[in-house]
Amino acid sequence: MNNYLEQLNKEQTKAVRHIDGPLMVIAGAGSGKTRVLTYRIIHLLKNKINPYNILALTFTNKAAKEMRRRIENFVGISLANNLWMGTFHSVFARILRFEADKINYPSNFTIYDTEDSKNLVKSIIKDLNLDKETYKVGIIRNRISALKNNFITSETYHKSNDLMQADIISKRTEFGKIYQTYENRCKKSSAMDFDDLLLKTYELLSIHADTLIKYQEKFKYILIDEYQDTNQIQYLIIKKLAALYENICVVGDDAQSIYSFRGANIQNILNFKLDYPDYKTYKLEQNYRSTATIVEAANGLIKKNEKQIRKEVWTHNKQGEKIIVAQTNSDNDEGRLVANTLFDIKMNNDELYKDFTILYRTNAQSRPLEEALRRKNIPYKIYGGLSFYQRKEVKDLLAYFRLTVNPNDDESFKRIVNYPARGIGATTIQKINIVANESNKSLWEVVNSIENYNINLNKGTLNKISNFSLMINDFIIQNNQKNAYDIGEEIANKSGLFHHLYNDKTPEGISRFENMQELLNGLKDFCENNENNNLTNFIQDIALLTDQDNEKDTDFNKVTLMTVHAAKGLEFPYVFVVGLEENLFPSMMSGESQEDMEEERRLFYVAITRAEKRLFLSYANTRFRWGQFIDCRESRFLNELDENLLDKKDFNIQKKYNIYTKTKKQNSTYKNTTQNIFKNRRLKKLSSTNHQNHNQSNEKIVNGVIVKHAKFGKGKILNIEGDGANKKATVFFEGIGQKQLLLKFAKLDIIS
DNA sequence: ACCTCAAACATTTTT
DNA sequence: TGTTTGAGGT
Repeated sequence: MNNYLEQLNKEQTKAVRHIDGPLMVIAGAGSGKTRVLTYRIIHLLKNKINPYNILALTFTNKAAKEMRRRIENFVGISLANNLWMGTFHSVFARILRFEADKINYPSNFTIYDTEDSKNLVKSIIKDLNLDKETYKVGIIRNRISALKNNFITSETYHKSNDLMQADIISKRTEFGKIYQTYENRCKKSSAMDFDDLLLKTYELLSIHADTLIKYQEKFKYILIDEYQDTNQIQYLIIKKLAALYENICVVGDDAQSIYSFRGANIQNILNFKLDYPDYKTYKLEQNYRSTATIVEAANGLIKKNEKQIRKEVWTHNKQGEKIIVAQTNSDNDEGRLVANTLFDIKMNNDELYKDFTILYRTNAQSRPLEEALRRKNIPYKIYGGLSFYQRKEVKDLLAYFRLTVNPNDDESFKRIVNYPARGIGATTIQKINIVANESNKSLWEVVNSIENYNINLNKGTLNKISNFSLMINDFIIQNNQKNAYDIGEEIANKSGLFHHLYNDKTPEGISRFENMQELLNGLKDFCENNENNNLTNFIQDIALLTDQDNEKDTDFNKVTLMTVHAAKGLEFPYVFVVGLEENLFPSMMSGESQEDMEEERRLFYVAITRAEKRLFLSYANTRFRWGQFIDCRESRFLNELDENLLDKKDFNIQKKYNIYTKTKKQNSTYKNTTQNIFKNRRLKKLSSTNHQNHNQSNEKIVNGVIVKHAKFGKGKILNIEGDGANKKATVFFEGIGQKQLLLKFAKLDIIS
C-alpha cells in the first residue's frame, strides 16, 4: 500500500509531503481536508517517524476515531494505536491525569460537565446570599467560562480594573467573589470543568519547564484540524508545545468558523504567519464533494462576508439539479414536506436512509420533524440535545460511581446523598454545607468524620448519616478489588437505586429503569473489551463523550437529524436545511452586530456545503415557539443566494390564514383567534394521526389477551385505559409482576 | 422530611 | 410546549 500519494491532487500532495517546519493548509469546504490530514500522518509514518511522537488534535472524538481507522488500513494496527489522537479536551485530560501531582490534583479528578458546573454556580450564589435575579446562573457561568478561555483566572481578574469595572456597570459587583469561590470549590472537590482541562494544561506547561520540554520532545509532530475554531487558550498551549521543533501543521477554513461563542478566534489563522515566519501555506480550492450548483451558491453567499481570507472554491463536478426552496404554512407542514420529499427520493432513486440528513439551527426544532418522520415510518437518529449520559437516571447512577472514585466530588454528593430518600433532608445538608465551607472541606470529608464536628443534629439523623458513610466507604473498598461491572451492579443494588426505579411502574419509570440497565450493560462491554477494567477507568472520560461517540450498529442506516454545528466536518448526498426564517436562522440572539451576522452566514455556508447531490431549503410562515404560534418571515440568507440556482416552491396551501396575520398589529383579539384556530387544528391533527399511526395489532390488545414483551416475557392484559397516544395497558408478567406500559412504546406480540 | 400541584419560566450553537 | 420552582398539606 504505497500508492497513497497517487490519490491526491497537486496541492494536496505538496501539503502531504511537507514534513518539516510549520505548515498551514487553508482548505475550502469539500476540498479533501481530512484526506490531507490523514495521508500526511501516513506519510510521516512511512518516513519512519515514531507514532508516539505524533499528536493529532481533532474537533470531535468521532473524527479522531475515523481517522485512526483509515490510517490503520495503511500502516497496521500497532502503529496506528500509538498515535496520540483526539479532541483537545480528551488529550489534555489524559496528560493532566498523568501529571496531576504537579498541579496539586489527584489523578482521579472528576470532570464536571455543564450541568454540574451550573449547579455549583447556583449553590455559590445561594451561599453568598446574592440576589438570583441580578446574578443569573447562566450568565455567571458563561462569564467564568469566557474568562477561562482567555486565560484569565480569578487572580488575574482581580488585577484587572477593566474587567471589574465591566461587572460594576452591570451591577454584578460580587462576580469576582463568585469566580474565586467557584475555583476554590472545584479545587476542594478535586474537580475540573471543561475549561479547566485547557487552563490547567497551560498552567502545567508554564510552571514546570521540565514537563514542557518532556512534551515538546514527545510531540515532535503536531497536527490540528479545524484550526479556525481554536480559542485563545488552545492557541497558547499549541504555541508552547510546538515552540521547540515547529513541526506544526494546521488545517482550517476561515469561512467555516462557527464557534466564536465559545471563544474561537479566527485571528489564530492570521497569527500563524507572525508566529512562524518561515511557514509554508497551501490552499485547497477544488471541491470534490458537491455539484457545481451547490458550490456556486455557497461561493455567492460567503462573498457577502467582509472578513475573510480570499479564495475561490471551484469544482469539476457536474452542474446538478437546482436547489429547492420551499415555503410552507407551519412548522408541522414543513416537517411533513421534508418527510414526504425524503421518502419519495429514497424510493425513486433507491437510496439508503443514511444518505439523508436534516439540519436545523436549534435543537428544539427537531420535534415536528421527528413527528413527521415517525408518521411515515422513516427511521432516524438524533445527535445532540440530551445525550444518554446526561439523562437524569443515568447521571444519578454515575454520581454514585463518581463519588466512589472521588468522594470529594461535592456535586455528585449533593445529587445522591438523599436519593433515593434516606432521611437526610435539605436542612441537614445545609448545616453540613455551612461547616464544610467554614473549614474548607468537602461535604464528604465532613460527613465521613461527622463526630469531629459540632453540628446540631439529632440522634436519628446522625445515625442515617453514619449509615450513608458506611455504604460509601464500602463502595470505595470494593472498588479496589472488583471490575467495573461487578462494583457497578453492587452500587446499583446497595444504593437502593435499582429497587427505587424498579418499583416505579409508570411508563416513564420503566424507561428510566431500562436506561439504568443500559448503563450497566455498557459497564459489561467495557469490562470485556479493556484490560484495565476498573470503574475508575470507566468513568474517566465519560463527561467528554457525546452520542456521536457511542453510536450503535443498529443506528447505521438511519436519517440523521442534528444542528448545523454538529454537522461540521460531515457530508451527505441529500441535505435538508429547515427553519430558514429571520430570528431563527439567523438567530435572534445574533442581534444587529455585523460580526454575529457574519458568523450566522458562515454557519449557513457550512450547512449548504454539507450537500453532495441535492440541497433542500425550507421555511414556514408560522412556527410554534415558547408555547405560542409565532409569525415568521423568510431568512435574509435565502435572498443572498443566486436566484438562477434556485427552484422556489410554495407549499403554503391555506393562504386564507395569512389574511389574519397581516392585520395582527392593529388588533390583538385577531391574534388570539388566529392562535386558537391553529391550536385546534394542531390538536385535531395530532389525535387523528395517532389513530392512523396505531398498528392494527394494538387495537386487538384488550383485557384478558396473553401477550409477549421482549424484556418481560409472557404476560396477561389486566386493564386498558386512555386512547390514542396515551393508551396504557396494565399487564401481569409471569415472575415479574404487574406493569403499566404505553402501547405507543411497548413492543407487545399477541400470543392468544 | 417528603409529596403534590400549580405557577413561573425558558430557548442558540458545544467540548 | 415541557421543565423547574415554590407553597402548602401530610
